[in-house]
Amino acid sequence: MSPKPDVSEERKEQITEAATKVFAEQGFDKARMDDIATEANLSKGTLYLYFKSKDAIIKHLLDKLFEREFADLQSLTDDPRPASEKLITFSETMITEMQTWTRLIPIMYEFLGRLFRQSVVQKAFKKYMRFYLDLITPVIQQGIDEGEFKAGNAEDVAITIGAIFEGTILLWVYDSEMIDLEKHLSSGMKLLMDGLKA
Amino acid sequence: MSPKPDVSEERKEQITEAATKVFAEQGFDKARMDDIATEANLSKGTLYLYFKSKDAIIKHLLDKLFEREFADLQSLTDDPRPASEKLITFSETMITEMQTWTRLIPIMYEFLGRLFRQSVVQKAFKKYMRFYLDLITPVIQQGIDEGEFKAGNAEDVAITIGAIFEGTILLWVYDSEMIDLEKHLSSGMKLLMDGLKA
DNA sequence: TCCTTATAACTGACCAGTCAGTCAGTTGTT
DNA sequence: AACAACTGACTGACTGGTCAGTTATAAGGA
Repeated sequence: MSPKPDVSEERKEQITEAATKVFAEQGFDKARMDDIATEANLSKGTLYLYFKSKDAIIKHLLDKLFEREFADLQSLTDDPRPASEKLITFSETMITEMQTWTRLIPIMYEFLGRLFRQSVVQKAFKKYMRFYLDLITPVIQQGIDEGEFKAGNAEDVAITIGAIFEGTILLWVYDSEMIDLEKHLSSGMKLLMDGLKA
Repeated sequence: MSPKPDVSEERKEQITEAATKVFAEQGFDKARMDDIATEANLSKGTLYLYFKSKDAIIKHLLDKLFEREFADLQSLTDDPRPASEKLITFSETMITEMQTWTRLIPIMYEFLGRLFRQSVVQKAFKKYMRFYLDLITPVIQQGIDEGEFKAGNAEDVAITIGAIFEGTILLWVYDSEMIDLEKHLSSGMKLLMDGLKA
């Protein structure tokens, strides 16, 4: 038995939370390890007990964000309803999910902008895209097969849907006065589905 | 009269070009002023004769990019054709224009990701969005008024078009194997216009 | 209950590398 | 001679990461 309880999970959580706050306020560049340490009520040295480097903290944050987005969508696969209804559910789920971590989205974009050169990040993104397309493409295909949607390439449609989501978020990140995230995601999705109908 | 011809425009151009190349290869952070100087066949000191700082070079680059995208689209305003044709022209112009500076798009995104916190950049982006919406919204409205498009909020539609463009580009930046920029921009635009038709 | 001890947890001064920006000096042209 | 153009060694500020030393706590013994 060790003379002290293992606090490493607790500390990692504590550091991650502090890092999120500091990164959100200062951006990745300006944020110093000392800032994160102060925010976490720890010393800089302690940070290095739990994370190998600054980049490791950033990567950990990314993983958590992706993981979170994956989780709520899996259910769609076995849903027996018509394609159009499933797409609406998908869209609503995404919008709701998004609202819960609004504050983190800008960080995510900064992160992607900063690290897209790194293959780790590119791989994570590709994996995310693959997951998304494998989820949505079959739904579109189902719609086409059942005569609900007009004929066409299902994956191209899925990509356009993805683009509408990513694009609306991007516009919103830069101009949140002009863009109402929920409203414009809905109206974009609706417009697209009108175009899909047979 | 000065004893030598003024070379400052030439130098600025030379430095901008070198900086573009270095930034594209290394990213903004890793790129050192010495790298840019070497690439431009100048010394670091000379860089500072023509640009106040590294940030000034980056800002100059951004200005050039925005300027370039603005230029080719102005003509649309006085175009007498039906809305749907104008939208197609718009889309084709954007795609063509994009192809000429493909190499710079990732820089642009890195730039936006990095600096969205800075009000100068946010203002530039808002100005760009305003320009874009003021160009496209009236075209949509025209289509609605002339009965070509179904009724709805013209600006919302314009925003969705913008989102499709920005989103497709974003996906392409991260996964250029999966996304064919020209093909997916076209198919997205087509899908949306089908949804628009009255 | 108190003391000893092992060791996990933690600290923060320090190191080493980096790099934007400066400036005293050089070059070349008129 | 005059002056614009240019150079590159140097400086100063910064910060990610290290590590020798300190503190706190549980376990075991008296």
